[in-house]
Amino acid sequence: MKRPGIKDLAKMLSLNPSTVSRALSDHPDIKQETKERVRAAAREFNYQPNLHARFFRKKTSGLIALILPEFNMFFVPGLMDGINESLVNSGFSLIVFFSDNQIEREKEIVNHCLSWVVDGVLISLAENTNTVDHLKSFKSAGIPLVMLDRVIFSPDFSSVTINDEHAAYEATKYLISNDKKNILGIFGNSNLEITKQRVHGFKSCLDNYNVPYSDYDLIFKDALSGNKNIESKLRNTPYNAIFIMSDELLMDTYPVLLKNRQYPGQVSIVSISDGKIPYQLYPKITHIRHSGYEIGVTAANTLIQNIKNDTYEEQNIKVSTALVELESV
Amino acid sequence: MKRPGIKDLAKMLSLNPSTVSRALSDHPDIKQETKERVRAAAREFNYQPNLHARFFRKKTSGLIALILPEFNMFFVPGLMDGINESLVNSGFSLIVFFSDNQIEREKEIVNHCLSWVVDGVLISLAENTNTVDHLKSFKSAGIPLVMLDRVIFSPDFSSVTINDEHAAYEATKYLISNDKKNILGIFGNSNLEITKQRVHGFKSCLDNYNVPYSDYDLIFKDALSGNKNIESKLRNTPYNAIFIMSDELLMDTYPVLLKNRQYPGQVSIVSISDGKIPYQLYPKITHIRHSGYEIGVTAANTLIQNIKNDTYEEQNIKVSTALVELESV
DNA sequence: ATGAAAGCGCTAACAC
DNA sequence: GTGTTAGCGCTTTCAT
Repeated sequence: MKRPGIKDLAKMLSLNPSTVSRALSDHPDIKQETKERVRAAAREFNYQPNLHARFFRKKTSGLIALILPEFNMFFVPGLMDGINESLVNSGFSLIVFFSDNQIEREKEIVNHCLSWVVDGVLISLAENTNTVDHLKSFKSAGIPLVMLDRVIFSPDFSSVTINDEHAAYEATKYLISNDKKNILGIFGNSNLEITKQRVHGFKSCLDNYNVPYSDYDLIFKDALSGNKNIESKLRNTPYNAIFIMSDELLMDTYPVLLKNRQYPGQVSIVSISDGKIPYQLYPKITHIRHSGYEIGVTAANTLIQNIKNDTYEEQNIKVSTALVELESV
Repeated sequence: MKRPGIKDLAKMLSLNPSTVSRALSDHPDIKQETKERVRAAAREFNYQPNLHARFFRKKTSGLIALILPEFNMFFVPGLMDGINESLVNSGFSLIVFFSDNQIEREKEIVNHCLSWVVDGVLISLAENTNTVDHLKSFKSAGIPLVMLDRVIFSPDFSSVTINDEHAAYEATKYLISNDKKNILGIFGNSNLEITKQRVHGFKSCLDNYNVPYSDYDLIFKDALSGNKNIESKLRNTPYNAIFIMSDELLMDTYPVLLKNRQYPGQVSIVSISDGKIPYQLYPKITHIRHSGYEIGVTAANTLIQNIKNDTYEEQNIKVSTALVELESV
């Protein structure tokens, strides 16, 4: 049998479609007995509302778009978990797009989201996105948007990130307080805001504690260079401690250290991490914990709030981080 | 200004809405000049079709549902990448649900998908799902479904997996061919079909080569036991080789081995892996490569085919795997 | 407490 | 080559 609509139920029960609709949405006007008859029939024929049609009337889609630049296995899972956690009880569904780190693709996706009439947008920006102009169409359509993780600060949109500079500062401080003065820093793509912030935190900590360093102590990994920089510098530069900016880089660096027999023992490591990988290596890695999960929950909650109160303030939220010190032997 | 609809464009151009609609979809009846006028106006006012309304007529939503049990960081990213790759040029959008490994949640999601009138479903089953009965509603609604990774073989639905038994067999064979006869096997939740298949491949290889083993050589990790079994058995059982069923378990086992100073040297390892982690450990891990990406692409392509030809055959597709031998020092 | 009827934005017969 | 019209499934005003 073809799937039943409200009309079908109405016919079966000799009721008007509008009555059935009201009964199903528990409208106070409808008497209990009718509600129960309707609900029974709905259950019997496994009636499922057609959400497109419903939206069509209500001018709201129940869709939240999540736009991601790529699939970072160390970060995205926690993030999506958190977003899901927040959305699942709010009745929204999640529609996911990947920009492949291309702003051009990002622009297409923006239009796609408008076509889907999404109720809100969560976005982590592409690497080569250096403006939020293409997001303004959301603003003019009255669609709330929250940036997360990879963001550009802008008065027009809210954001949820960690305090990158502070996290890097604290991580570096940990090394210094353990009397390590010969510190290498390993960073990702130097064009990203997130990298700049973390570099800044790293440097300003070294400055503050009068620990000398040269630019040669900073290693940047981008898509082109791969791990070559890391391998060669780790072999040829003297150091007794390493600051590692992310889980991904930690996983890249760790085997190099083992291979060079520099870890454990000769070298102290501190990283900024989502808090899984540091426990899966041996010895465990002391790290500044930042939770993708928490960013996800916070961003989604903020977004939902913005959707519900149609007037809202832009805000830049920093999710807290903390030093997790693990016995490094 | 409120976002323009087809009617608005029509009014501006003194055309009929249907003409505008046809012009935008490049209908052959419409003359070139009109098409260009319409397209110019559409661009000028950034007209974006309302997909809900369009669906409403066309009886097709352009949505593919992806239902995942959880977020396995070693597998899901590749999988989603592959799915996205396949969907991106086909005009479908991806709507994602998490069952949290609960069949009850899975049932709710099934209804949710019906409400969204999705055009097709990709699903990896929850741990405690032991029947596909709740998926039959897709079948009766004429919605194609493809199971992937965590599946139950059923004449009613297609599936895309690797040949788990074969992969485990080949991995084990590698150890035996390197003269390792004292092999431990590390496996996940023993109730999962995937685990059973891999156990079976493991055992039947040992049997075939007359390598003795007892059930005590098989270690199972489930949510409750955590890594305790692994740690204690690795300390207390004699062995010179380990078969590891998955990336997740590899990451769990690796630090234990390092801590016990059993690796490298004393122990050979082989794992079944998506092919990233084995390169991020030192020494690198020889493994049977199975690609989540490829499973994603294959499953999504199969699904799209099924959507397009409304008549189709159920099929159980096995994505190929291969031994990747890495210098283990 | 229920029914009648209109309309959301779009497309596809069917005119002309 | 373009216009007219009806209708997808649902909600909501207005009437009864």
